[in-house]
Amino acid sequence: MNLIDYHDSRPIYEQIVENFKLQILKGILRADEQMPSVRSLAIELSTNPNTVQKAYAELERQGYIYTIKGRGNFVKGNTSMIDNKKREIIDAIVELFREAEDIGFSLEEILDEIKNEFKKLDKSIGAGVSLGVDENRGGKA
Amino acid sequence: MNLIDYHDSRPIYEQIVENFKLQILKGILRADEQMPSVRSLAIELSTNPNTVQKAYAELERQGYIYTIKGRGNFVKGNTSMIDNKKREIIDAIVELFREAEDIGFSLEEILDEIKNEFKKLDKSIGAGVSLGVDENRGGKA
DNA sequence: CTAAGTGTACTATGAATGTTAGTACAGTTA
DNA sequence: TAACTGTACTAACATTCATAGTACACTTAG
Repeated sequence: MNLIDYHDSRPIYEQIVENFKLQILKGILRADEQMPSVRSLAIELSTNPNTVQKAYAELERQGYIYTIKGRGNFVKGNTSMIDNKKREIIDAIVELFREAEDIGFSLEEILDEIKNEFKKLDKSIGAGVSLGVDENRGGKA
Repeated sequence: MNLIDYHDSRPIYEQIVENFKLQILKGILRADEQMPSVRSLAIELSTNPNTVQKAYAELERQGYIYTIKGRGNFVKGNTSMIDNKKREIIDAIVELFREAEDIGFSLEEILDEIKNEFKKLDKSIGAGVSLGVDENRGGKA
């Protein structure tokens, strides 16, 4: 499962939460699928049932899973979660753009750098990516 | 000075470090300018000299300030720091793009959203922003 | 019904971290 | 010399994370 990384300084329960969130968001875990029981997962991760319980409580609080007492924890549908996650990502990116501006990192520079990274990494991101607020502008400004 | 926020859960020393890093990167604090003494800053922030000392030690470790015993702490030049920070920001943005892809957030969608944010916020970011890996593509999309 | 599995709620303990407090010492400078 | 600087300790306290153990309620397969 590889749910946790002991070289990671973050608390175990937090890593469990994040990993399940990702799996749910990616659709690897589907709606109404049963989560591992707190006890079995604790054994698998060589950790404590209380730690897993803490993670599950947090996942439930955030709306990613639901609980049926005596039966187990189950995955919720992920549609609204995905929208929230998209918003988080957009906000984070915009915040980074602003941070860059703050230290005198011009937008042109940023975009050039990102373009370079894409060229290095790609295939997956593929072609024709444009953040053009306006391609054909002599305009607005 | 507003260096720390007691509603922030992060350690005080960490907030001090981050705030001075920003001030140095932004050029608000200039090279060879003297930092507040550990004792005076501790009083100003209603905290302990040891906490400030811990922050200053970290800032020195990261190359943002230098120390002259008996005289004080002073700001280092920020040119190489800025380059490092730029790299950090680019890496963070690219990572977010990948994270978005992971949950099926298409590049087009992301860029549209960011465009919208820019339109809302702007003035400063202004015009003609293009991340076009390829402008003139009739292709793919 | 019983047994074995689920979640949940406690208490107690230990380790690590962040913070405060106090003391002491060394270097610099007016 | 006096008043600043940084630095290095030790001690104590609170909080957080994790472990351990126990107990109880619910569900389901037998």
